[in-house]
Amino acid sequence: MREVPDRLATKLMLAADLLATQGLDDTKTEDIATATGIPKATLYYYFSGKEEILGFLFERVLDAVEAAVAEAAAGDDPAADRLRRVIAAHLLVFAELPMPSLALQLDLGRAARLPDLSLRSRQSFVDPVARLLSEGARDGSLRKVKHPHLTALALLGAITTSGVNAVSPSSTPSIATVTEVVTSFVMDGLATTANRARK
Amino acid sequence: MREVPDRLATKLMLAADLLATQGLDDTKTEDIATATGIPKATLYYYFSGKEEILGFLFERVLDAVEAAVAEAAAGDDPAADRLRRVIAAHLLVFAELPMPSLALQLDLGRAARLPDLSLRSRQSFVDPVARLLSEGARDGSLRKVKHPHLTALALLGAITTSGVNAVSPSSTPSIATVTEVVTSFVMDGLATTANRARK
DNA sequence: TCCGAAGTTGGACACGGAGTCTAGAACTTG
DNA sequence: CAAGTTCTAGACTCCGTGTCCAACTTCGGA
Repeated sequence: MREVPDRLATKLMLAADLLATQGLDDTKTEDIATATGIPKATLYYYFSGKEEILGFLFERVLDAVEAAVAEAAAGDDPAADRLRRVIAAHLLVFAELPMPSLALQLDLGRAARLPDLSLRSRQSFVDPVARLLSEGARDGSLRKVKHPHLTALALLGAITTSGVNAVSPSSTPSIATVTEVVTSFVMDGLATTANRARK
Repeated sequence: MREVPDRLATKLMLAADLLATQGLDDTKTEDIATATGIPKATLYYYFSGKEEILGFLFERVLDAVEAAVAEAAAGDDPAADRLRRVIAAHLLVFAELPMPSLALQLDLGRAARLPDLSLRSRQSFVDPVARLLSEGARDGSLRKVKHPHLTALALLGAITTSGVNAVSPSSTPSIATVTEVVTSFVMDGLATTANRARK
């Protein structure tokens, strides 16, 4: 994959709509060419195939997530507050890159089989959040959990599923509403105090 | 799609491995034929195409989820306890149908575009759980949430993401561990009491 | 038992889309 | 302007999907 010039990168974003609605396999190379205004031959000049185009789009999303999460997780304030920011920041990426995010979620299988991407998503979100959970246990703002990585993964699932729902064409809830719902769900849990796990 | 005889249905499950590892598009009809022992012509006699075969597998998973959730959500005991059972039951489906579940998650986009399936998943999980949340608010075992459906969806995301992780070939955690993690995450939340949302 | 309908399969094939290739146009830079 | 590099049109190959058909088997009545 040759280095992709900005001009192309921008145009490529226009393909996200197609990919998010039809999925990669129902999208012909020619369709991508028409939608982006980049001729097929040029696409193949830069990418080795359709899959790599998709991968390029996905990287953009992961870059955004990584940056957003990293920024939100930094700071000296209580980990609980930072975690709240992480949730909001991640969901904001869905609002900013709705179509690529949707495409990523929908062609998740492809993403998983794309070499680096599954590692990337782990490193962009799971690791930092797991770290945050440990810090929170230390500063007393977060409950001490037994498996920070697994917990972070569950959190990621809650966020992405909710986020996808929020940016889906048929969606009613706004990102703001979803952020509120997810945050409350994640921070406070669902049980009333009396019904929490005894330990 | 003609009604599929049991003999075939059983054999078809053998295709789940392929689909879960390679995804539908990298799996040729001929591969499915070899893996299941069902000749290509016969496959086309029953299904209109590859996609419908995938759909058939997905339905099986959704059937299992629906049944498991329905059973777990029933009863007269506190909604909190029933919710715990629902989580465990759903994760158990991953353990029982690992490959089809994996395939479903990985080809999520296809599933979403498959007419009924997205509705089904809503009806199998989101609706019953949302109901459970309302009941819990009434019987005092669960916190009153503003948006039961959105909350249920977030919960679904947490479960499926964790479940997929648990049955992935490279996975370390067992379903039992994951169940424990998710349950504690969902019921108790992550914040310490002092750091819960003031209201 | 016999017949017709339905199920089952091999094998040939048309069709469409992915990706390759080549020649040359259009830029860029010295 | 010369010599590279980038970009593009268009023709072409290859391969997998899905179709078709002709034969063979199975099964449920009458």
